[in-house]
Formats: sequence, C-alpha cells, structure tokens
Amino acid sequence: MDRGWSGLTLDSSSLDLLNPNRITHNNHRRFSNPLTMSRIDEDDDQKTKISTNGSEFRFPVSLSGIRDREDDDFSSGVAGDNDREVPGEVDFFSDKKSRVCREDDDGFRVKKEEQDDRTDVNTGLNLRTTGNTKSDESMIDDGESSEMEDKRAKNELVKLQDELKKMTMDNQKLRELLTQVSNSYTSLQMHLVSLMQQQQQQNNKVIEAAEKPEETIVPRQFIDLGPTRAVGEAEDVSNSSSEDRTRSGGSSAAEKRSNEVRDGKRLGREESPETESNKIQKVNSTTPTTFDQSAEATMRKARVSVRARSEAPMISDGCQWRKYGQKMAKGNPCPRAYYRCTMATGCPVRKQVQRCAEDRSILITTYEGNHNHPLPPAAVAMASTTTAAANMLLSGSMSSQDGMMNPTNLLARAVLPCSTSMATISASAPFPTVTLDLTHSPPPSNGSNPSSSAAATTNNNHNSLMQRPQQQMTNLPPGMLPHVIGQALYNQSKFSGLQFSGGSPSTAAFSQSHAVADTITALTADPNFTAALAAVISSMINGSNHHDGQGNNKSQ
DNA sequence: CGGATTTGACCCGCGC
DNA sequence: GCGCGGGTCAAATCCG
Repeated sequence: MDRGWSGLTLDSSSLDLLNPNRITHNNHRRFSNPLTMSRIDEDDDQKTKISTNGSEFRFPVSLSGIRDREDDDFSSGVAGDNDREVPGEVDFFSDKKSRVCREDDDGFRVKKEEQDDRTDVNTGLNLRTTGNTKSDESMIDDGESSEMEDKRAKNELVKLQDELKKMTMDNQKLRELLTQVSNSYTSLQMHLVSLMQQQQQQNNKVIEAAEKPEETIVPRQFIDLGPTRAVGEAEDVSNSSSEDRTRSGGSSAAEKRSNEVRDGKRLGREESPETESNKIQKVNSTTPTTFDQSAEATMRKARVSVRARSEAPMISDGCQWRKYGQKMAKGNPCPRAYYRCTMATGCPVRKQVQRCAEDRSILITTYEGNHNHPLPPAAVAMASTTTAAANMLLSGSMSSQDGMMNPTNLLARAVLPCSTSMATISASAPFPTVTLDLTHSPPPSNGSNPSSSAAATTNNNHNSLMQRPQQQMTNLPPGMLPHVIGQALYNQSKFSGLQFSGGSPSTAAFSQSHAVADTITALTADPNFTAALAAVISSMINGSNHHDGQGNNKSQ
C-alpha cells in the first residue's frame, strides 16, 4: 500500500526544505493540491495556517519527525520510514496540538535560518512548494489527483476517528469521575443519616433515661418522632392500616375503627365525651401500650398540609413516591393525586397532591403518617416538618386550659409572635391538619411581606381537607420561614414524644419546652438563619420546578 | 419485562 | 336505607 501521503512523506517534504533539490525529484506531487496552495498563498498568517491546516500539509507531523531525528536523519535527508506514522501523530493537527506544532516550527526555524536567509521557514515552504506545484502541474493526471483525494479523505477519516476515540476516552474519564463523586456523595449522605440516627437515639435514650429510668427504651426510627412502642408488641397498627388491608375480609379501615372503638372503650372508662385531643391527653396517663395504639392511629390521621407555589406536579421533598390513585375532588376542577412513600416497604406515609382551585399555581401537598425508614438529608426537612406537625397536633389540640401548659402553644408564641399568618392548624376530627403556607415569598431584606395571593387563614383552598373550621394558632412574622416552623415543630415534637412515652407531663418536660421555645426564639431572631432556611425551601420548590419529573421523586 | 401510572370499581363514613 | 364524597385497590396500560 502506498503510504506516501503519510508522515513519512511529510518527513520527506520537510526534509526537502533543507534539501530543496529533493522536492522536485521525489515529492513534487505531494504539494500539488492547488486549493491548498492557494489558501496558503492568500493567508496572511501563513505560519499559523500551516499549523492549523496541517491536515493538508501535515507539516507538524513532519516537523516532529524531524525533531526526533534531527541528529541522525537530518543530514541524510532520508525521509525515513513509513512506520513512523503513528495514529496519534495525526492529533497534532488538532487545535490542542497546534501550539506544539508552532513550537516545532520555532525550533525548526532556528535550524533553517542557519541555512537560509528566509526568516520564516513556513513561508519558504509555501513559496517553494507552490513553485514546485506550478512547475510540475502538468505531470499530475486526474487519476493520481483523485487518488490523493481519497487518501486525504482517509486521513481525515482517521483523524476524526482518533478524535472520536479521544473524546470517548475523555467521556469515559468524566463518567468515572462523576461516578466517583456520586459515590462519595452517597456515602457521605448515608454517613450523615447514620450519624443523625445515632444522635437521635442517644438523645432519646438520655432523655428517657432521665425521665423514666425503669422504662424499656425502644430504638426509634429515624425521623419517626411518633410514640415508641413497647418491645414485643405484636400488632403494628400503623402498617395494618394500610399494608395489611384486604378488600374482602376485615379491611384496615375496619381495623382502624376497631382500634378506635377499643381505645374509646378504654378511654371511655375515664371520661365520656372525647375529642381526638382529649384522647391523646388521656392516653398519657395510661400504659404505654395503650397510648401507642391510639396515638399511632391518631398519628395515622394527623395531617400536614403544605401550600407552595410550584408549576411542577409535585414539590420535591426528597422522598420517593408512587401514585396509587387519583380522584376528582368536589369543588376543585383539579384532580387530587394520591401517593405513598416507596422508599421502604411498608412505609405508612402517604400524601395527597392537589392544585389550589383558586390559584392553580399553588400546589397543596398533604402529608400523612411517619416514615419508618431513614431518609436522605434532602427529605429530612419536609419529613421532620410533617412528622413534627403531626405531633404538634396531637399535643396541641387540647383544651384551652391545658393548652396554656402545652409546649405547642408556648412554641407558637415563641416562634410565631406576629400577625401575618403562614401556618394554621385544624384540630378538628377526624383529620387534624396543620397547614404550612409557603406561598409567601421570602422577604427581600427587612422582612416586608411581598404579595401573597393565598392567605393561609382561608380554609377555602384546602377542599375537603381543610374545610373544617381551623383554629389559628400560629402566626408568622413577615419573612418567617416555614422551615423554621418545621425545625421548631421538630424540636417540639421531641418533647411531645417524650411526653407521651414518659407518661404525664412533668415539670422537667415543661421546663424543656421553655428551653425549646427560647432556642427557637433566638434562632428565628437571626436574619441570617432565616435567610439560609429560605434558600433551602426555595431550592426545594424551585428544584421541583426545574426538575419536573426528575430527582428524588420518581413520581414527579 | 418490570416498575410506574392510569382509571374504573369498590369500600366506608357521614348526612339526610 | 340511600346517596354522596373521600380513600383505596387492582387490572389494564404505559414506559424505559
């Protein structure tokens, strides 16, 4: 195979620069492309042109060859071996390598200047090759021309293939890098979760040990701030309400009812008319097991509604959800979608997503239940908010007299001292619901409240979930962030859970509530803190907007 | 092909 | 008892 139009040939031509006589003898045809010649002749910056258009002249390759062999082959003028054409050398024509070519030019130029008066060897090359081309033009027949065209095409193909190969390798490297980063992130995430779990468990152990040293300590699930269950308790009320449900036999609803009846009987011995909140309160004085059953059922019902502006089908809360139903709700043209958490089998958490009838840019997400599995950090904020809010409902919806002693109200007073409402609580049975209104934009700087098209105090937007009269317990100052509520509720719910598991409220627990309230007050007074939290919430919501259907929410 | 979504049917609570 | 509405199931369908 004739590999004349190769590195070897170019070496020859380059060497011919040093020995011009050789050009006419051996290589006159190799620079016979009129197009190439004319381009170079017309180019002002010929040196650069040669380097970048090396595919035509392959000058850099030859230069590299010259450099490699300048000690031995230079004098001989022997073009050398075709074997020196390495595919990689073709890459010298890429932009990346053009600098190298020019460096070679410079190095070569020094040598050339010693022999020639020309200051630029490239120019010399052009002139010389042009001249040769013109003088030998008649010697080129069409067949050879087309052959060279083919060779050129082949060379370009090789070049492109090499570039493709290189890009593929780069792509693979980047992919590996991405995988590494992703793995690191995942491991860090899991590490963080485990650490938080450990810390949570340690806190619970310490507190419970202080409260009731003789009581058996049951490890809690992460984020599951619900009441603990006594060891050995067979029945899982939470799961039975959803997962063990069958269509034929006693459905979970019936089981729930039976639980409620059971609790009602149990509680009924102490007092006749009961509200849901009273039930909880009474439960505090009963055995832990009794509490667990009723409170678990109540927790199953307690709901947290989050109102947020989002064009996405769902807000990104970090969990994985699977849609299991959709219904047209009365009074709202927008359908209501039902999702259940799929991050762990048997997780009882469900949520409903529905657009606000009055303002369809507002997405109403209603959470129900507690996660029974570790959550990624991205999901902690929302999960802690909902779980804590559920606990808040349980502990907060009691009589006014008790409410004065209740940490929830203390919390509310501490966290929500101003009048602009962003969070409301509906303590009515059967679905006590706390609503967090995220439709309020974060304050620009000094806490002025921007336009808010949906006031949280209006119940009309909540359809059936919020149709019941709501007791406004919490007000946020302008700019107060929902996440503050979440965190505050989270902290408060620790107390609530403790209160439940530990029995009747104690003085220590009461003082703890003050401490929590004070802490929250201090936190929320810090504009930096609220600003940072605002960014978190905004990113959650915006993230769901931008990653419509992506991210952690498979169902989105 | 397996998982997710859709959608009609069913169950249940509640009010009349 | 009946109808209505909310919630759930599960077969059918879609989709990657």
